[in-house]
Amino acid sequence: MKLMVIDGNSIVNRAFYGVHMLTTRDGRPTNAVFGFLNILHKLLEDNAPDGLCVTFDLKAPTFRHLAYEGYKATRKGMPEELAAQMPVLKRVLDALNVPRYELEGWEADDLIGTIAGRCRQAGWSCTAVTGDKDSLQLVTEDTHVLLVSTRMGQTTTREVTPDSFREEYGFDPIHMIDLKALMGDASDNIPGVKGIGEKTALALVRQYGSVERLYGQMPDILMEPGVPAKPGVVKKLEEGREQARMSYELATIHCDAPIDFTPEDALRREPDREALYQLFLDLEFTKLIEKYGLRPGPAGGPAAEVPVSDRPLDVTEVTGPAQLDEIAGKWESADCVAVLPLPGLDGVAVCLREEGRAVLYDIRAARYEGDYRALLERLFCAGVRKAAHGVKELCRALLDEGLSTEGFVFDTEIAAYLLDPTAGSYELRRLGMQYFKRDGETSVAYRAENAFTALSDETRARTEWYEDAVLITDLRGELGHRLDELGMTALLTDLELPLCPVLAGMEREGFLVDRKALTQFGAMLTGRMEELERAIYELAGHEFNINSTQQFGRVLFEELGLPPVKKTKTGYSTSAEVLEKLRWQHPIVERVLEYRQLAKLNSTYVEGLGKVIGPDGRVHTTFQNTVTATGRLSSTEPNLQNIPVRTELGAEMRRMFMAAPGRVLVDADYSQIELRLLAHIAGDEAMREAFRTGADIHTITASQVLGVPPEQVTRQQRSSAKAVNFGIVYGISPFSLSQDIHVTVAEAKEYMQRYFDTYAGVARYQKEVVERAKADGYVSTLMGRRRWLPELHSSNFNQRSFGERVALNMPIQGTAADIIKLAMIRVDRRLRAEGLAARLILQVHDELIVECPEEEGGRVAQLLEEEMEGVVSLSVPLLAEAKQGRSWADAH
DNA sequence: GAGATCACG
DNA sequence: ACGTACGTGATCTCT
Repeated sequence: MKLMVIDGNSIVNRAFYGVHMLTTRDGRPTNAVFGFLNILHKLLEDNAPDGLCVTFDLKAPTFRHLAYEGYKATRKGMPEELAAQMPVLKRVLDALNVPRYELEGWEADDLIGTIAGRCRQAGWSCTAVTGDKDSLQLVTEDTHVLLVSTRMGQTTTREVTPDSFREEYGFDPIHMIDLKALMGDASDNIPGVKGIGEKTALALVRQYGSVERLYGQMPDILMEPGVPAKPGVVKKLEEGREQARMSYELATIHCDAPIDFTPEDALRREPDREALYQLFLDLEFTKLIEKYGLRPGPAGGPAAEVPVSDRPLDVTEVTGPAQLDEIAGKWESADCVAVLPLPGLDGVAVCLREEGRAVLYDIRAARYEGDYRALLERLFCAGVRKAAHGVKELCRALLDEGLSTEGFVFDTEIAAYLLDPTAGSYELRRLGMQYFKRDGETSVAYRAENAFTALSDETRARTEWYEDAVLITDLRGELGHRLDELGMTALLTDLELPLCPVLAGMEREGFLVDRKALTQFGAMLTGRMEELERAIYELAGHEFNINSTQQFGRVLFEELGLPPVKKTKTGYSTSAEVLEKLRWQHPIVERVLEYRQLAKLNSTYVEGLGKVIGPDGRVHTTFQNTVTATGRLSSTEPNLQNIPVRTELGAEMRRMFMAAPGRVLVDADYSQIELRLLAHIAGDEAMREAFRTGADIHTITASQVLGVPPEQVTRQQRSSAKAVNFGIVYGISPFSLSQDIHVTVAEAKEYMQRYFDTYAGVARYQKEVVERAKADGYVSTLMGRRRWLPELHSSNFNQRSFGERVALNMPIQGTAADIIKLAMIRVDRRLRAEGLAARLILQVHDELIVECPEEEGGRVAQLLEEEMEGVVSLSVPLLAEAKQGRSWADAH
């Protein structure tokens, strides 16, 4: 039989520092509990012990320490965020039915040692799990130690046995105590012998085994081989005799703690699923609830305490036009109705609140005897104020059916996104959990009513459909209220919602792709790739998979012997940046660089794009409006926001994106929008003035920073200034700048200093924005879009620095996103108002593309520039430039 | 599924 | 002493 005993404090500490900050909606930290459970899960999976228990330290100094006068309480207290999670973790362990042991005055190590001893007596083997090396002295044939370390959120374990210990240290595990007695342990307040470090201590223990023997043979030890012949060692040892004795005592784990324990007590038991479910619900561990199958249900025990919407539901099946006027009247007079369509608009659940009660209308094409389309028209019109979950998707369906997209006043998905744009997922059921602790299971009341009849799949699906519609109704209230409190309602109603039909229209329009030219381009690429492939194999001396960075790394750095420039987690880096530095060392390098470029173009763009061209010859991207942390859109399947342009060959791709016959593309982009916004937001008069002159901003920057006349600025100087201008927006460090413009860190630092001297307003703003973010807990854009920044209070330097850079960047990037979104709404509105056939078809962050009949081209270009430039009035001019052409390459 | 790489703003 | 620019998505390899 095997017992696993976990050092609770040690593991929870690793979990806390290894898992990024995680909190519940109301701000309670949960990352340590979450991380602990993940580690626990992995341990149980990998080791399958028969018994399991956890030990904890209590905070008070232990008697081991108190027994000695020299002890000072220098041990750092745990951070508040972790301390707050300890009682929660203990409750979770209790719910898991895992026994835990803690005893005033005894360290977790002592308890582990005691437990291990009892196991030995009972004939059990024991594995102690910890992150501290202190416990290694416990290692014997029946007691192993599993050392846990967490790197980048990944947990790795290493089992220490007597053999592996001896191999590593060169002495028996029990002499770990002697080692510590000599070298000490700062983290554990063990002084050790002054002047004896790790090296000397190791050599001494290897030679003499124990401190006792060592002192027994003093002062002759220098005669022995293998001991560092430092003359001071003997002297230090003699002076430190008392320290060594005391440290030995401190380092010794006491295996006689008075606890009531036998291994049978720790035999694994079933968790209390109900208690665990309640805890996980409160901690918002949705994933874990799913993973452990804790949803209350027929098998999951009573769910009476799970709050659900009021029941029973008042459902009206709309089966014919008889009461249509009356029903539509109710929709029109309602403040807002929630709509939840079935795929293809084959049905819609409509929900509204009447005197606090949820009233539902079940509309389905298959059951409706009458003009179904006329019914939909009564619902989808400007006169009915509607809430939905995912208005943009719904607009797509409505446009496909030729129905109106007017009348949407709320979107629960977008609202949740605006409240926390980094949440990652806004699935309806998840929001129910998060905001109401409502888990989306068919209601208790409904199940109670049907207690003696099994629910058919159809009934269950229908009930859930209704419940989701109710949930949208309720979320609209709750989320709407929260948006109001944060002053973000206008962002939803005047920006995101009106944008939905625009985006849906753009997706529907699509972008024409010249399939024939694409195929030819692909053939050219593959032809050239084959040539390169042959040359590469020739140069390597054998064939290998060029796409495998691992295989190529071996060829380059092991077989051909080139010097590795950079490492990755898994081996050598072979990124373009690295290859660029090695370009002149071997002819294979530039061939692989070229091969990579072609392979990327071919697989991602030629083949990838080819797969998604529709029967109409056009690609229809999906714009996601609830994905980015800054408020930008994203584009998928295909991603039309990363079509090549920077290299000549790549830019060829843009020739494939065409206007239809008789039409042209008009492409307009903002000039330097982010830098202009920086000048405006930071209130930097020098930078504002630079933009007002209308000259090239990077040249002016170089001129001002370096103190040379603009006409004498070299290309090199302009290029550096450009890199700094970009870098500033991202919160760059001198190191990264030095990498980017290939100068020393000191020079980069000097450059940045001069930059901040020149643009003192920018420097002041950057300082202020971080300070404010720390105080407020968030940053925001000109239009009130927010991003929460818990990272700023992280105790981890890297996370905190990241938070600071985000604080610098998000207001700029996010405001640019707000502005172009507003421009899209206005452009779309005006194109329609002026009766033009022109339509927006693409947005690429600072660029809009319209397709229109040739004869509209001039007017559209003018209109685009006007609307884009006039969207907001800033202290610097906003400049947009439009150009037209047959293909995207020509129009850009 | 994670990591490396590379395409864009 | 640390680790090193913001925001995305697609493809490929490898475990």
